[in-house]
Amino acid sequence: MYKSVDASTMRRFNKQTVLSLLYQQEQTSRVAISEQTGLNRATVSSLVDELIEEQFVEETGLGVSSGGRKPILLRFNANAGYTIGVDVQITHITTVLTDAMRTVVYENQCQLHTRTHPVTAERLFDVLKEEIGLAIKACPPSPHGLFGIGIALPGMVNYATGHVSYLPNLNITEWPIVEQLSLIYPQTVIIDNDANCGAWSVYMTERIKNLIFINAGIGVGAGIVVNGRVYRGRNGIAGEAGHATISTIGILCSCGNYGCWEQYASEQALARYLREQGLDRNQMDEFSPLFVSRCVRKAQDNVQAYSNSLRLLGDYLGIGIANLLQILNPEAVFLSGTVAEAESILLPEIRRVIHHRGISKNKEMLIKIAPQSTVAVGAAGLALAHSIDIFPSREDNELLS
Amino acid sequence: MYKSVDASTMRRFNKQTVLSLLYQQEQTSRVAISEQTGLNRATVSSLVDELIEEQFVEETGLGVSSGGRKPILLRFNANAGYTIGVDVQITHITTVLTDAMRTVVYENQCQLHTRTHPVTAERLFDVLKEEIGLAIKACPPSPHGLFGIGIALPGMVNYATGHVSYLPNLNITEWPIVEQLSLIYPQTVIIDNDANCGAWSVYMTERIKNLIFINAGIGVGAGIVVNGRVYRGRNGIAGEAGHATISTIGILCSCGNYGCWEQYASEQALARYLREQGLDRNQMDEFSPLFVSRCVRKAQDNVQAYSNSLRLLGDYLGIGIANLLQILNPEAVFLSGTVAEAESILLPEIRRVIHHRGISKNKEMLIKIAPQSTVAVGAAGLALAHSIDIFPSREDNELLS
DNA sequence: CAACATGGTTGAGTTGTCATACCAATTATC
DNA sequence: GATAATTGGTATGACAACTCAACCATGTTG
Repeated sequence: MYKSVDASTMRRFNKQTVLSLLYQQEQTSRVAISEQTGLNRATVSSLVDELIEEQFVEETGLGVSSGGRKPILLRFNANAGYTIGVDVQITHITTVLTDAMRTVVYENQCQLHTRTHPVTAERLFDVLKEEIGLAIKACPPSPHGLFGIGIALPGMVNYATGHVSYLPNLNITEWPIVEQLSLIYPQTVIIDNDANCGAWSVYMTERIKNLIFINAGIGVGAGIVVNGRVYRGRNGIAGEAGHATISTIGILCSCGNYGCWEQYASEQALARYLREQGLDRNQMDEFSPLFVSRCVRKAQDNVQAYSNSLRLLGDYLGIGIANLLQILNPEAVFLSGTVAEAESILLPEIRRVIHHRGISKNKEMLIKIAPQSTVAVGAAGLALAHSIDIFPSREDNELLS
Repeated sequence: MYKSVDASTMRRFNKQTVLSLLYQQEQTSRVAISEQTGLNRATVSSLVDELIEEQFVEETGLGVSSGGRKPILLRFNANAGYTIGVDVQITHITTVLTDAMRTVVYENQCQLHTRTHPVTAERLFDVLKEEIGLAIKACPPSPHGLFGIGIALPGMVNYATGHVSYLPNLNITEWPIVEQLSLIYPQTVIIDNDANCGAWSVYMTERIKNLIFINAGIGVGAGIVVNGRVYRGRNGIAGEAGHATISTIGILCSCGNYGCWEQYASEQALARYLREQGLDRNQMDEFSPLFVSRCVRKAQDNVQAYSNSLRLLGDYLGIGIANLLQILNPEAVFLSGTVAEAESILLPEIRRVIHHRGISKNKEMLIKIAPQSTVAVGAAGLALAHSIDIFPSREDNELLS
């Protein structure tokens, strides 16, 4: 609980400061690092030498000078090592392999649920092994090899314990998945909720310290970054905003309650709106992964039922997002998941609702779309951040003022 | 942005570790501190000597031994200095003076809004000066004197900038109150939302790192503590959960929207429920500060309209709290404000609703009542924490692993 | 009263940063 | 083209703060 600081802690801390600065900047020099960190030039030299020795950093030539010796340019070594990220969705699995700078160097999709192989924990485990195996094969040689494996799961999982509590649409409960995978892979293995992975992914690239990532597909979940770290709450189930009530006398939800946001802002809700607009099930293939994009196409073709339904979806997304804004007043909100494919119709609606329902500064909240690969890359990023400390969350730590 | 650590930073850090440990424990010895912090005994001795020199710590005699020299007991010096906390409510102001251990040594209440003096920013400012002046007079002599002044305000205020944005029921907008007060008082002056002060107060005593404090009176607001610090969001307006929608087609709120939680879980809501139960305004003095406690009295006397209304209030409180739980999954929730006076009726209802609506572990969430003085003490505590670092929020800082 | 146990202090040793002087390399100036 | 000025990077000693180990100080136990 109480931690002491000695000389070696001090050095580790400073070394990570230098490393994380190098991670964020394309090219820098020793003197530039010294100026930005406040560390003495001698100290920076010594730390950089160590980092070069460890192959986390490379010298890449000389920079320009304005009357003096040219600086030796330094760069974080993207090839230092690799990380695997897996995004488990209900119908399929996306696996990525990223280098240390989080550039995707390999990507693969596979079906999870097929007629011959319905989903069970065993089936999921087998597919994971298979997919991770493929990614490992695709991993280029590097000084640090594979840093770790991060898995994003759609449901309630506990990052801290590595236990899956409940994956609603996959019918999996109480499963110590990290424990099992760790028997196979010696590297760091971590799991997290898919929205948390997405939120972390966005944080890594955007460096927005307080943000919300909304993953809206079959279900609706939120990932929350507070002060530059994923907020998971006591049991790792923070962000289950899909099961917050937006209508006290609303529709029955799979969770047993009435009026959950998820019942108004998910793919299922979209299908219901379409039915309410007079379409019957056969017309709309609501179980296809392409459901939403087909709806968008139809709306663009001016089929009223579709555009009406999508706008309604946008309204309800906006109401739920506005609620999150009132509670969390973040710096930005990112929307992802299959539903995000309808951004052209949803975003204006969401922005309108937020401008109307939001209080004060929340009216002008930044709402953006995040690409589909965000979650998988975020899963990899969580494993990466677990291995090397390049995402400091200590900027406003008063103790280091 | 990037901070370096040198020997003096290291020492400051360790000194604060020692001080915060002393702050939390009644009595300790140098060796015990050494064991708990991992710091060498020599280092602890040196740090403690400095703290004694600065009069933050006292030696208070000898402890018991089990076969050896008796330890010299150390104690945080409660008399090191004092802090003023002010809780501004719509009808009145509570001012407290606390010692360095947050024990209240002086308390005063005064009317804010009177027939001869309606509330304006000037009026509030005058009353604040008056009340703070009285508290300063009550401040006993001490080595550090007055650490600072903290003011809790009912509305949207920005802790970071010291600006009041909007106090809805006091009709005050855009007011640089800290700036003005700092012209008068040389000490630290800080402001914050009342629920934030309450949340901080609870954190200080309970040391629950992730909690929600709900202040339900005329309005409803939440204070959020994440990772041992108050979470305020981008503009300092996080926690405005009273303006989250719980009913999309609900009642019109003062904020202009429909279905805000505040319209179902505040004193005003209680008054409405009573009216809906057939009571007319004259019977229920809804503008008295004693409104809620009188309602409780009547409910205890088995007047059905009152017990029904209070139960309804409890249900809606429960719905809104459940929403916060799904989103934040905290470790505990504390309820305060005038409405909390009906705890005997509300708490069972709230717990029932949460058990019903909460997902997974949220069902068993700890819900407690916090006393009315919490907010004022928290305001003082914020100013205290601003002056001396005894509430470290760095326990799981990976950098110091 | 000796043996042992525990709390606290002292002084040497270690680690790591800082300041300063210095070398290296390049541009500007005479 | 030689020299001065400028900027980047390195080596060395001073300094600060922590650790370690030995040593007092003061107990309790047999």
